Amino acid sequence: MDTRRIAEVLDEMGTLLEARGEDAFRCRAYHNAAQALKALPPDLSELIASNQLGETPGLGKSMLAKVVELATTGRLESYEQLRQTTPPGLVALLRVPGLGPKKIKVLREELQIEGLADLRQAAESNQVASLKGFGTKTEAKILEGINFIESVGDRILQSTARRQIGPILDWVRAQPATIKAEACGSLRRQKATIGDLDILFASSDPAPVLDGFIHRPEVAAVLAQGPTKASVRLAEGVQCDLRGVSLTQFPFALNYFTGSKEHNIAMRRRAIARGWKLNEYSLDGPEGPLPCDSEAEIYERLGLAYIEPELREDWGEIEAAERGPLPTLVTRSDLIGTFHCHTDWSDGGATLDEMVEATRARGLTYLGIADHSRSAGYAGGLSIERVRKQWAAIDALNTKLGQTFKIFKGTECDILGDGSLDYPDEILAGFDYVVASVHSLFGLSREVMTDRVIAAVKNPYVTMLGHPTGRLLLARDGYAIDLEAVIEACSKSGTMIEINANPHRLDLDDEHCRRAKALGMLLVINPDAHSTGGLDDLDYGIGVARRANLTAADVFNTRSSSEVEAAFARHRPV
DNA sequence: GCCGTTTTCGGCCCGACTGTTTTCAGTCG
Repeated sequence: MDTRRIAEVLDEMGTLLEARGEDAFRCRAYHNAAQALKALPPDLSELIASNQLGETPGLGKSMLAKVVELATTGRLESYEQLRQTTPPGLVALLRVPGLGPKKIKVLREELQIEGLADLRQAAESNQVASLKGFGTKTEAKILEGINFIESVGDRILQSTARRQIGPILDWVRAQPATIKAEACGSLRRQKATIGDLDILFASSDPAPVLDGFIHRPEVAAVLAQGPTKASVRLAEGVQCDLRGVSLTQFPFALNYFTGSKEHNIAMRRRAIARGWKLNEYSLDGPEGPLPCDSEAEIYERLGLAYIEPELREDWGEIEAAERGPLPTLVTRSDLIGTFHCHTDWSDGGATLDEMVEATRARGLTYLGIADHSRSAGYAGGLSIERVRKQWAAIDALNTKLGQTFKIFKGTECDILGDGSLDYPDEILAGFDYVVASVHSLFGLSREVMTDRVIAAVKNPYVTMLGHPTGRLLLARDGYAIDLEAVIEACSKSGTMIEINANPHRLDLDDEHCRRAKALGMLLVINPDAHSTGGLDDLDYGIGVARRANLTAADVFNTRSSSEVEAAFARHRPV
């Protein structure tokens, strides 16, 4: 079993133990061990053989034995037992706001509640309010929480989060009492999906801002309200927290509320190791406070180089920052051009000219067109005849544009069921580049799907693999595929993998981008734009790349137009 | 369940807020 899956098993065990109300520190030990594993290579056999695995902090004697059992046999007796003896619905109860391990234990012991349906029934018949430690408000809150989970789910897309937080953040910033304000939490870390919205502001008088906030038109319900913090549920369902601190507290609070939780814990441990104390308000030594004007200073005080928000997951960034400055992460302004854009030749909404104009307006100097191939009937895929016509149109436009801008002729070519491509070689040879994507037969077995995609990326005309898992965030899981094997195959054949920047996809994900980088591969941030506005999705792709620790050198579309041309020429068969 | 040069037992990040209590436990981030 690979490392990632082992980490998932340990995480699940920790969660199952929590739902059962076991000792909280024991539960955390499982999560900590899972976290520690994420920094290790996908195949543990070498570490096991050389007896080095046990040196990993967080893996004690007992945990080590579990990891070895999983890695070598693919099974774990204690895991299977735990699953068998824990009601499957119990874990869902942890997602109900206001319910934690202790309350769940009471519900289970007193009312035999083992899932959301049981809980709803008990709450609706007022059995919950009479339990010790519960009351009518808790009961009402539980019902509201179940409704929330069952209606909208508990995460939203990053793009949805940005749209919702925008007007609120602008409003907070515009308040006279506000000195400055930032969005924190997983949004600042640019996670693909977001659980809730966090806004932090600095002020010497936070009360009027908090009061105005809870009366905003977007607010559907006030969940909590104190002198420094207010929590609301917005009309669209997501929770939004607003916290006010003083200007001197701001850097500490910004760091704390940006998280991740794991990163914070590691930071606090580091402070403790120096005999200091770190919290959301200050860093304190034995002789008093150690003031910091910025997050960078907090890291400096703790003997660390600055760590960008996107890296704060306790995936090894603290150890890296201990050794010295971290590489400069890629930014939007590093991108010089873009690939994988659609036009109205297939299912895009804009003309070729409009896409060129929009690309130039965004400061880019080349545009790769990649309309759908002929089998993609649903998306107006181009027949060979139409391909030739589009080439002529692009040639004409390129001539008109002269040296100032370059359009690359590409295609998003379907990978057919057997792994062959949707155009014959002589047509593929006419494109500057080829993005190969799966758009059909999602239900193939993992083995067949993996072979199919690997066959396609081995095709010498294929320049990039498009959205490698086909996932649609919060809507559809990716198809079954051995992504590790696909990445390795791409590495061998010199095929790039795209980071599809559409906020519904973000595919390849950050974790596998790290893997690709470790193999020395180039990634390419592709907006998969179907309109001029779709070009702005590049920002989401940048977020994935930054979370994956990618620098400009790791991203293909930071290369100049002439470097791109040379790279295409090198890649294609002679 | 992990960890250790003040500890092999007794800690484990910690502060705000809520609701249910009548001084605090539980949850959350």
